[in-house]
Amino acid sequence: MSWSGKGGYERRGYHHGNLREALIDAALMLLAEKGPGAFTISEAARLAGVSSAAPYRHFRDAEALLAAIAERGFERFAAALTQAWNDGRPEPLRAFEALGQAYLRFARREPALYAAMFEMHIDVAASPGLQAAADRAFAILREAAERIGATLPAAQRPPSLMMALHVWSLAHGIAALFCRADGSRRKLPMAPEELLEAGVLIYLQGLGLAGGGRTKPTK
Amino acid sequence: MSWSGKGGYERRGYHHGNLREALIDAALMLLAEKGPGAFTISEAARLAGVSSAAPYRHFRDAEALLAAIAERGFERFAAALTQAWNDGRPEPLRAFEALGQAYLRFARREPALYAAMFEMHIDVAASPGLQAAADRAFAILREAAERIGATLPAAQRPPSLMMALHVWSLAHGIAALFCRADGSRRKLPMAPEELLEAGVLIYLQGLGLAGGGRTKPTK
DNA sequence: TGTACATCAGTGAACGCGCGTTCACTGATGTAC
DNA sequence: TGTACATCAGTGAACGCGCGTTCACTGATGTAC
Repeated sequence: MSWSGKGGYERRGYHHGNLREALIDAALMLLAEKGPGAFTISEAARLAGVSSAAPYRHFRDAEALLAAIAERGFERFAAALTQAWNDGRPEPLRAFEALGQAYLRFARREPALYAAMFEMHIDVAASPGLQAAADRAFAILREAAERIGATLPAAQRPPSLMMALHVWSLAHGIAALFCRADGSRRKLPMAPEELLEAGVLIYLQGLGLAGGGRTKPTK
Repeated sequence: MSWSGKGGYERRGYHHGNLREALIDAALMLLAEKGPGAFTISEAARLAGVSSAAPYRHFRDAEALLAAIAERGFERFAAALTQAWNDGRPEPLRAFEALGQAYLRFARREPALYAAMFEMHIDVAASPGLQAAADRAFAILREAAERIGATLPAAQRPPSLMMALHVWSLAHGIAALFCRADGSRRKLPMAPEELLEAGVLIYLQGLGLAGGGRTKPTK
């Protein structure tokens, strides 16, 4: 990939070739380096090396670009979660822990995508593609919770939806409070991953699912 | 209180009388009704019925106004948490539950303040007053966790800081995902309060603290 | 109590800026024959 | 294979707008004597 002041995209003449993707990448770079609020369609166009009118060939308006970014985010998010869960192998409880870790790792490694997905106040329901992508990501969590819950006797089996929502909320809370890219991140005397791991372990224990240690994270 | 197009503040002549507070209120109204991104110092001045230059007599710049809003938010937040915890009365576990509920209730009842505190990406550390107010709020959670943990035998007593962080994260995650004021709120097939209550109960159970029911919320 | 004066807290006009978006346009590409 | 033409994907100039902030100013307030 050669750098020519166009956001890493080699532009071949008058036509850009892949402006849609280039704009998404440029906007992500903005979000990552300057934070939300720095996102403008003009600046994204500038980074991509095109005129400020060019984006309108690919996106109806600024919000549509933002929605496309969030959609890509949820797709990658779903991929990361799927890989971590690995269909419950080698062992459901361990895979569930890995799923939680993957959630947080995604938030930490892709703060710009994560911000677009959760902090830009996009109306998810307004974009069918975005809604579907978000649903697919959550479905993985839900399915994992289902499988974990199924190891308990039916009488004390918790609703899988509730389990999934609890883990999602805990992970998101930690991500939002302690994994921000900018100055608004709260200080934490431990790794966010450890905090999440310990929390999930305690939670699973509360459900009657034997975890690793008692209250301490395993590592 | 008489309404005269000035945000509910009766203006007595040339001098406003209480412009600082009026600007904070006006900005909160903006956040509540139009969401973050609608916050501008100009619009806040307009709502308060003064010229756009007037705010600079009270705030260095737009960020300083935002920080003042967040600070007020943390003060009220701390007050709400203190009242709910009620120094552990009548019974620590029940008071702890009430504390969690108060957290969420605050996020729901004061979405504008909550947004200023947690979603406007203010650099908390940059404002000593804000930092202190935020610390006071968290200290309440921490103290409650300490008291709760102390009911366990020393051997299995969890770090109170960790407990506090877990509950904070869970509550914040639920608030951020399911209690937003605008269209970016996720749908939930139950009340956020119930979700939090169930989560905290399960968590406490995982720590070996006997809660109410097993996996269901008590109410 | 009255008055001079310093200070406070507003005004309103102005500035430069960058934004989102539209418009007529034009260069490049692909396709029918 | 060559050519005419429709379509696509850019340009660049322009628009109206509202923002944050500064400035010299002025009306109101409080205080010293």
